[in-house]
Amino acid sequence: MAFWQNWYNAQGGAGAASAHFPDGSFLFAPDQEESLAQFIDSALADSSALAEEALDSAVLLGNLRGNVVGLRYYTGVVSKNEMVALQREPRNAHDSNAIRVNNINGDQVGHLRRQLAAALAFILDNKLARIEGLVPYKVNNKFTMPVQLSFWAPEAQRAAVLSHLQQHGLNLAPPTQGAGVWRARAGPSYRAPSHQPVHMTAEQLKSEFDKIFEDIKEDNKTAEMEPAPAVRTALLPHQKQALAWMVTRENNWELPPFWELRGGLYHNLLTNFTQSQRPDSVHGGILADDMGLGKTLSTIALILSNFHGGRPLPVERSTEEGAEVVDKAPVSPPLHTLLVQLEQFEQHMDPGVQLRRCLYYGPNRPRDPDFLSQQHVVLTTYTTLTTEHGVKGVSPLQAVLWLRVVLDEGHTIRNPNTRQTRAALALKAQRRWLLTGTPIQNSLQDLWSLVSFLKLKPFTERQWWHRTIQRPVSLGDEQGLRRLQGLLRNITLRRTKNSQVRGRPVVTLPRRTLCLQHISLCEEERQIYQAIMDEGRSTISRYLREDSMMTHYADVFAILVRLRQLCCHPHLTARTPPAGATTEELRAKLVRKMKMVLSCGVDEECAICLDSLRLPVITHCAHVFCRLCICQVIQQTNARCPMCRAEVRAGQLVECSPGETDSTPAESTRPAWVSSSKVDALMLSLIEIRRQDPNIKSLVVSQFTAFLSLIEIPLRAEGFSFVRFDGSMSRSRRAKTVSSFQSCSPASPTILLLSLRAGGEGLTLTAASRVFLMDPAWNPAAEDQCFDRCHRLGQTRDVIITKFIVKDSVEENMIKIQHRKRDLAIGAFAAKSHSEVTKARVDEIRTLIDL
DNA sequence: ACCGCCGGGTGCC
DNA sequence: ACCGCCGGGTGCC
Repeated sequence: MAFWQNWYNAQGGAGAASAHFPDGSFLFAPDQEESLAQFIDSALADSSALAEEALDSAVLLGNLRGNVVGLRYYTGVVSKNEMVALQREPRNAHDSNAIRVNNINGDQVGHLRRQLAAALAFILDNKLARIEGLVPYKVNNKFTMPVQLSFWAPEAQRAAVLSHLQQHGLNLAPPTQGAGVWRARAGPSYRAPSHQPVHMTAEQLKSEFDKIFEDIKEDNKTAEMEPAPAVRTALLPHQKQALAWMVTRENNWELPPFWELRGGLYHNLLTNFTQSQRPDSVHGGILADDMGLGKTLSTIALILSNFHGGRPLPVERSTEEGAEVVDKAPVSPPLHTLLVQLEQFEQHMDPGVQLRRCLYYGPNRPRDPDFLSQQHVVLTTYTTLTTEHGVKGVSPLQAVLWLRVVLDEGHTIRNPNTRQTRAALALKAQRRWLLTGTPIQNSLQDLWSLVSFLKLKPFTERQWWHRTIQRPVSLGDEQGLRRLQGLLRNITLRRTKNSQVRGRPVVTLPRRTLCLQHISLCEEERQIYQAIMDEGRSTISRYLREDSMMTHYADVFAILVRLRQLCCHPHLTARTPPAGATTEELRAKLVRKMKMVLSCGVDEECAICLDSLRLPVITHCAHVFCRLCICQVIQQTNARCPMCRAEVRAGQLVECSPGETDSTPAESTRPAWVSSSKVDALMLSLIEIRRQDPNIKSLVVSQFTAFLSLIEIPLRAEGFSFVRFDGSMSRSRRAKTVSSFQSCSPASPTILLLSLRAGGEGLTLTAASRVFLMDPAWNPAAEDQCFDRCHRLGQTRDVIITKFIVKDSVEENMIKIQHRKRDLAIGAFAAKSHSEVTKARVDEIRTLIDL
């Protein structure tokens, strides 16, 4: 119960309403939906009014009694204490105010009485409040039934809601009173919000989340299972546990969590919904082991061990008499497994296994459904899945009923509003698995899409998740927390690096040491740096005075990137295109500048999702966002740029994919090679390492891919054997690079030049035991993930990480900000206003250049 | 009786 | 709906 105790403590400390919560961070800030709500005045379309994003800051205004009428015309049934949903019907031929009432299944129960609907339609249409229904008791009559309506709204809208109701002669019953009555009936939680939403740091949230799993003793998750002979790699004990758990879950025919059989009917304990049809069992779950514990291997073992009908895939071995089939299980199952972004399949498999598998991505993917249906395993990517989703004609992926779908890096479907998530949710499969080391990133909201993917009734609909779990938990309700625990214990398996198996740590990793190596720029470098710094500081202080930092963001951004580049190497600096005279030219100049800066391979964050840029695009006003994020904004009417509030249009977006447009600075006019203080420091270390032990391998990491290109020159000159891995490389090229680096052959390269963000969680580079981080990142988590590529299962040496930081520079200030971000308590559930986020950014920029 | 009262027809939005 | 509401029939005690 430590989870909710801390929860209460945390809220006692934070106290004030979310709007006043101090925040200097756009790093661990709440996730995409909340941020969107702050940036965009109009909420996303949502049938139940009041966008989901605003829900976390909503409070219970009060309750109202009403009636549902017209029951005899509809089939939807409702039992005692059951939740119902309200749905506006503006096109109803009889009454444009019509509000329909549905049960959990989405079946219509009836309508709200006309006079009541006349008062409430306005509130719903203008998203003044969210109105939730609960039918308090079973009625014997076929015509009407009572309904308790609860009004939830942000505090700021309370007055507007109450006065509107007053105009229609309606008064809300105070929440405590109403809530008490319903609680006494042991109904769903309608408990009054006696607590403000709870504030926790993202780190606290994650650690509390992990505590949910610590108490698991009674759960049958410690049984181990031997994998099928087709699995070549030996499994560690915790991986055998994962295998056993996954097989049990796949073959499980128990009722899903929160359902029970009552007098021949199936009853949902959270919503009190009852149905005669048996709800589908959950044949799958979330494997949420920490990065590096071998989720991929466990899953491959699952596929081969629970291949068909609870039996493993046979292995054919050639003996003296000929081929011998070890097991007579059916070789061709009627259904197949779809793997999204799961790699390393081959390396864990016995070569004698007869498994038909195909890769389904790239322009020449085998679209023939007949061919696909002959495969045992189909491997695809999120990009392909998303591309094919929703295009006219049926995508072969969407057409197939899969035996099993596995989403690797499953947290990528965290945002329910992206096409990628919708594409993943639309897959039809009997067994569904989601692999992720970070099931929760920022808030509980992150979990909904993941749970929804498992097709767990009634959580496939957002409002039931919100009403029964997310909101109670965020209000500090103990019952809500128990529900969350119950659910997670049922559908997820999570072990951290600190977990124990059979009394021993799940993994014992070699030591990992981080050392900051401070670099002093040489006289010449310092002069250049200081000149640019002085110029930049005066420009930025002018913007500060004019309060126009955000409209000149591209400029500011370019200055900062330039300074960071100067810390690395003077030749890295992108040159500014010539200034134009008219506003239009100036705008074009800014866009070009942004494009050029991004093309250096710099790692910037998107102001909407607050994560690293994915598929970056530049707006007309020269701000950069993920394509998917800004496209969502553009779908709004009167869409405005979240950074500067200028108008944004889809047609004016400029593509800029860092990988593709990577430009080694001025290839044609490249000056003669000169080193830099940082490069010197790197080379000294590398040469010393080679002298001490030529077998030691190193990762050389930078965010600037152009810097990696520069580093190639001295590496070559000193006779180092190296390879390079960055985002612009094709899938097959990456695979070749990794296997050549990981290989223990004497010809194998000893250095890997690595772009900080390239590759996913699964990128394993355990051959290296030294890491040189050439430049600090905004996001310390990005650095950690990068270090984990070599400091993970399979690493045999102690790992030493060297982080180069130029003294008295923007880099040192970045480190300060990193520390501040780590320490800062930010509201995991708190909403932040546009102005707060902007202010935080401005403050950060001031810190960076000592203003 | 320009009322009251009765009892039948009727019924979401 | 074992209601409310409507509108027609009806009319001292």
